[in-house]
Amino acid sequence: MPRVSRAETERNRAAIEDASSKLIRERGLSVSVADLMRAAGLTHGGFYGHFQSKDELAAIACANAFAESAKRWKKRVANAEDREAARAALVKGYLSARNRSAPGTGCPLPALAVDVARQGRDKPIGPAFNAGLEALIGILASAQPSTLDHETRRADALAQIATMVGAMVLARATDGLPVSDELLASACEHLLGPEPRDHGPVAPS
Amino acid sequence: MPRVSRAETERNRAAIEDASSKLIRERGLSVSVADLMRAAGLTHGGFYGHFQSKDELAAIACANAFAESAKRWKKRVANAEDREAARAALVKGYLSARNRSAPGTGCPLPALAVDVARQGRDKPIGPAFNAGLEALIGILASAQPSTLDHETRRADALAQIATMVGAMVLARATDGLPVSDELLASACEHLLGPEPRDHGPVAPS
DNA sequence: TGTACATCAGTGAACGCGCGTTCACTGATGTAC
DNA sequence: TGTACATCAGTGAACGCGCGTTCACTGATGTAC
Repeated sequence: MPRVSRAETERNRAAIEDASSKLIRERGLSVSVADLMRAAGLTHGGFYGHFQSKDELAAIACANAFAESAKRWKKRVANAEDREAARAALVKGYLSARNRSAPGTGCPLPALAVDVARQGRDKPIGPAFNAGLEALIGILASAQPSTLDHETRRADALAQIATMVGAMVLARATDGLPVSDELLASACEHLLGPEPRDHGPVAPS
Repeated sequence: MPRVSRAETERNRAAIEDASSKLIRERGLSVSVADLMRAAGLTHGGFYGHFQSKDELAAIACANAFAESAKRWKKRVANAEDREAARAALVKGYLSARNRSAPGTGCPLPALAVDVARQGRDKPIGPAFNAGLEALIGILASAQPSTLDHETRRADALAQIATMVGAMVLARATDGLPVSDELLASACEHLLGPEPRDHGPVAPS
């Protein structure tokens, strides 16, 4: 039933990007072009009308996923009363059971870091990942105490993001076991200090 | 030139396991049977004389990698003057540039956690990964201050291991960029407190 | 506004290739005498 | 100890399948008059 209107074409491209952003985080860079196109409601042959290669799409999907996360992080910071509350909101939202079970809509760092590390240095996803990481570091740094200087805020944000990513990566690998919840809880406590533990659901990060 | 002696057969099996333990950490669970056999100096057809399936070998290779790491961790703890020195040795050895650039001989946690999370729950690598993680947690917990009770030592070890794994995963994804070194340094400082930074090489963990 | 036609987004078959796994075959090893 | 032969570890071709990518084809869309 081709051909299709310009508006429809644009919608199709967006559908491919959205499906890819989700599926690549869920299953890694090895998801097939056919699966991505199917998830967008299309057949595999039309892929190369929209993108030069699977690698190009992977980079775009990665950038989109980071943009989504950065937007969510910024909103949390903006909604918080002060920097301490902002940092707590970021950490709690991140280290939640809901986020653990939804890698497709969550942070690209635990989802894609290992895949990116294994990719050739020439692949376009590398720069997209680095840029996305720096953006998130910047947001988390902006939620560090204003009494600290710029370098210390960045250094602290780096250590905190490492803890968050490591806890999520390990919690996902052990999902369903007691240690999975322990990892999220210990990391949270370590980052925010001992607190009245509330076990209610928190929005994903 | 088959057949081969019993001793040779045993050596061949060990070679397959060793090559797999290394290559799976480097390239993930998607390395091909043919590549693993080639790395062991054999052809792909003989694989099923040693293992029931690729999944079975993956679990064995994972267990071997953890055993290797646990042995190294235990040795470091044993060689240290006290618990504080033991913990410092574990953290510094782990968060080294040398370890970053050698995933094939390093800790299976940053190398395999994401692959394990994406595997089906029925695959045999899951239990192997969980057992290995618990062993490393136990060793790191044994290097926490003796003034703390058992649960606190475990909880602290969990948060610390999350930081170490997250820093390594992100440092590997950004290898070659300044932020990669920053991640290792910040995580190290965060775990051990500010210190006279020595930039000399440290053995991998 | 209505008609004629060039454009081109999407389809699905096909390309060469590599995957995990199977299997007939080989010939040195290990065993029985 | 020496000989005859059954065993079986490793080989390499083959299985069906899915991969990324290409391309001839289709027919509604968008355009020119």
